Amino acid sequence: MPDLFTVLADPSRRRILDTLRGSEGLLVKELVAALGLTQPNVSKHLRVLRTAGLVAETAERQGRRYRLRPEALREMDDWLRPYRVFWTSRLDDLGDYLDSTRPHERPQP
Amino acid sequence: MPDLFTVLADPSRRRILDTLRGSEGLLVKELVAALGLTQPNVSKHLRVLRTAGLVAETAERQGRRYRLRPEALREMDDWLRPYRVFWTSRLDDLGDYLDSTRPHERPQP
DNA sequence: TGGTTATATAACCGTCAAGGCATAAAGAGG
DNA sequence: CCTCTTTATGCCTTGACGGTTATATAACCA
Repeated sequence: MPDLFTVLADPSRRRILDTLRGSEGLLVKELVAALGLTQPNVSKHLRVLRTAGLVAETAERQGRRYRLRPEALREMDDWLRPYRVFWTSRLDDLGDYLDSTRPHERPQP
Repeated sequence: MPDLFTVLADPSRRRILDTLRGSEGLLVKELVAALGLTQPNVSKHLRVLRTAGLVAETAERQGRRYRLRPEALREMDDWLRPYRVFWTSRLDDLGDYLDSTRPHERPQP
């Protein structure tokens, strides 16, 4: 149960997620080929990602297919949301209207 | 020059940023009191945060005031953006679309 | 059965960071 | 100059993590 930010601190794991995004899932061997990492290394990272809920695994004839579970990233986005308003325009703040816990003052009209 | 995700992997550092947000800057002693951490610990974390550009320091009579530099978080938001569309509503996607089309330098008044 | 492919796991190692303690540095005031 | 306050830094220990190598497990095929 490592926390999400720790899991995403590793660049190889972020590369795995980036590679998984935009596909309907990849076999471990495909990830190994795409990233140029060793197979045990990839398997270890996938285990961490699976424990964090960031990927899901489905058995298949020729191996195990891993697919992205992007909802698990919401926790990071939630943390980031109160900060995002600092650099986005008011129009972009539309995306933040859900957030009621923003501790800094709203800009005066 | 540690990467941003590694810097933010530490919960104490995220708490420091959360505390700094919503104020115009705090003295080290105020952060120590607010967070219940030891003073050397806070100073070390502040050094890491300053190196990453996440906080800025200004000398003052009674100490040094640290203020948040939220722009440094954009790199994390940029990484997160392609994932955000997976779970956000269409309204939020509008904000993302504008993010990707409008130049970021000068928000329109 | 034996062999091949795909994936996971175990064992080991080097590195690195976090936290605690003690102390140094810097500035203000008496 | 001395002292008090505030902050930074140095040293040390400990624990966690990433990467590699070797091996185990499982499925499939000849």
